Amino acid sequence: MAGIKDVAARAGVSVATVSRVLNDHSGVREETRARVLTAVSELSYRPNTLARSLRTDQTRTLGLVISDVLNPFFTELARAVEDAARGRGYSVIIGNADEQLSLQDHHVRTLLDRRIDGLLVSPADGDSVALREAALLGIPMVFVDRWIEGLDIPLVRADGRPAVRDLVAHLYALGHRRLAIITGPVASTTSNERVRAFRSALLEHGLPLPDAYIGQGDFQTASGRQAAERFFALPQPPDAIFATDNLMALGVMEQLRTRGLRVPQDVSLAAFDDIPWFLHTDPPITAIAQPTQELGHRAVAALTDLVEGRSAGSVTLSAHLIARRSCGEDERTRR
Amino acid sequence: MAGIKDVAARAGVSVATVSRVLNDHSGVREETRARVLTAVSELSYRPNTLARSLRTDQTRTLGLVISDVLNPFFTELARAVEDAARGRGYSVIIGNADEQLSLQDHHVRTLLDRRIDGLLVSPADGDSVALREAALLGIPMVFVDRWIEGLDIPLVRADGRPAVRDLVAHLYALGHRRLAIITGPVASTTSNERVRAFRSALLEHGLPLPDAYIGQGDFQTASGRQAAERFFALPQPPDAIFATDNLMALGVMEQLRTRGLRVPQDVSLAAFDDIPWFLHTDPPITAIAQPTQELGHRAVAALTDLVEGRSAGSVTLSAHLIARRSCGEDERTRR
DNA sequence: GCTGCGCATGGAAACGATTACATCGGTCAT
DNA sequence: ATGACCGATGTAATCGTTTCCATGCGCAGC
Repeated sequence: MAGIKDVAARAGVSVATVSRVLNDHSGVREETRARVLTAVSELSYRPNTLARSLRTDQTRTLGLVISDVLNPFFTELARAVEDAARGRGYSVIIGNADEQLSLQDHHVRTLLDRRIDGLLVSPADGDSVALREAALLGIPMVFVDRWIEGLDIPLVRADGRPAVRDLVAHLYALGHRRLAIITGPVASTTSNERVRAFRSALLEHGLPLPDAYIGQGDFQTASGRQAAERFFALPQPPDAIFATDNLMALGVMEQLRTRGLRVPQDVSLAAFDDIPWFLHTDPPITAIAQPTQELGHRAVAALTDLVEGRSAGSVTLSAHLIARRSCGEDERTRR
Repeated sequence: MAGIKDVAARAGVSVATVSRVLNDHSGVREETRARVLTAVSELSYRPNTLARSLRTDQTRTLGLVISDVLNPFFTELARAVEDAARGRGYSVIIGNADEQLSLQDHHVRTLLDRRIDGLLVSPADGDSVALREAALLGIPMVFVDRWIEGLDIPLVRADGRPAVRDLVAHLYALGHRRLAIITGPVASTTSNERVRAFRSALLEHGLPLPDAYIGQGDFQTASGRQAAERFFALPQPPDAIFATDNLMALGVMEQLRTRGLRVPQDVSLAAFDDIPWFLHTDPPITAIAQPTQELGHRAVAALTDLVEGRSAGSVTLSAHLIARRSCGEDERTRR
């Protein structure tokens, strides 16, 4: 591959001049600039970003560590992030943590080793050494969707609490009294928030949330299946299940299918995070939708602010309930 | 961030020695090595991969350009690719082409600018200048799932033709005679293959494939919706629709839903690429499943072979039909 | 006819690593 | 005692850029 020297030689100028026209600095004679440009295209020269970044100490690259690529919510987020970043002249390197702390930290380190300009992360459950080090190092960093308590990092997310409250009201109105929830990993901030909101909404209706009705999940399909299994081994199984993400809802459906149980006749089902398929499942699934795209855009905006030396604050958007048939029929969903 | 010089200084050795222990070259006294190692950890030093790659001319990074992150088939593929690559000590940078030639070429260029060691791509429809240039430059490269005619690049894919033939037989046995197909972009190799297999299978049963029953899609949801719309504007709409990917099948379902049509009573539906949700849609959707994980693993194996100077050949795996209720009931699906 | 200034350009140092080659004791065979 | 060799380490060139500083030139002001 041709280097800047080759271009310089062919244009009959020094490398400094080539560099100047490439980064369009002023003070290059128009005719010289033209000569350089033709040399560039004749050699189909492309600058080596490694060398450039090494010298300038910036990569114009953002790192994005997501919890699970197989989760449609995160792929949609990733898509939005990449779009926004590209619009601002950054590229994005995605790391998939697969909900594992160790894999997350592996990616964070790899990303830092590449000297990315900033890091966008929706942290997995648990205490991440890599993330804490990064924060200490002063790497520009923004949390999206999930966060880590005690770290002073801007956070872009949707507050799901009001929507959870709406969901409980909806379930109550449909006559459900034994409501269960499937959580994410124990220390997951989003999941905990959803559980607390769920519990306090139940309280408003005078309903308890027995421990047996709290299924411990990990945001992945298999855990939804297992939690459902445990619910149905109970002497008195719940009559409605709220999965705190869409993959666990999928797991619940798989379990119901093997048991031959019907939704919503035998049990109701609702999920956090709306995805296109929920409209076409049997039955369509009631879900709480987040403004995923905007989450991605806002996160990139915040991060680039940080990277470019401006300040950035947290952003909280809101989520809303979309009632479908999986919780039973009411005046809104019946037609 | 600490550099190799800082480590050298603290350990009281030269940078050469530090480099030697870092890359565990032989010929360093055990005691020196230990001193260096403690210096490394005390400073929590991490080598700058930019500098390293610049010097060694290798990044231990693979580029993966996929057609559409929102397509579960590709995210599963990406996941498998990343796993396999990590297992071999490579990391992966993903570019999402969003089925657009220009975006694909943008990513290919960006990836090459980063001096990735090899490129894995499932090319979008059309003539890609960037890809051809890369091939000419001799960049190690492997196609996965899709390919470009006339480029001599190893290809890892699943041959869907026998499965398509099975699908047609299945539909025929269920009494369907007016079979329609929704294709991908015009020049898409996989889509064309599927159409040809579909047409010749129809021929075996003495059935025609009128142009009106060929819906022009682009592998994305909206195009499935539009193709279905056109089918139902026909004086005699098809009684079975085969979407050549899962997102277009989603689009068809959306369209059917707005028209109030039922599957399979009013029309049957089948898709290429099986995804977990197909089991839970209303009704469950008949699909042709590819061995996605293995596709990813084999592709990485082939690419790393190339990168590391070995030779690599194409790989063809097979896909198989999974009959569900969306095409009607037969002895296999009824129970 | 100098001096000084600004403009266009070139020379060379840096970025942080790797690595070919040089150096320096020490050991061993002669 | 001498020289060859070996093992451990250091010196410095190098990768492909950017950028600070120097240089040379023409021109205006005196």
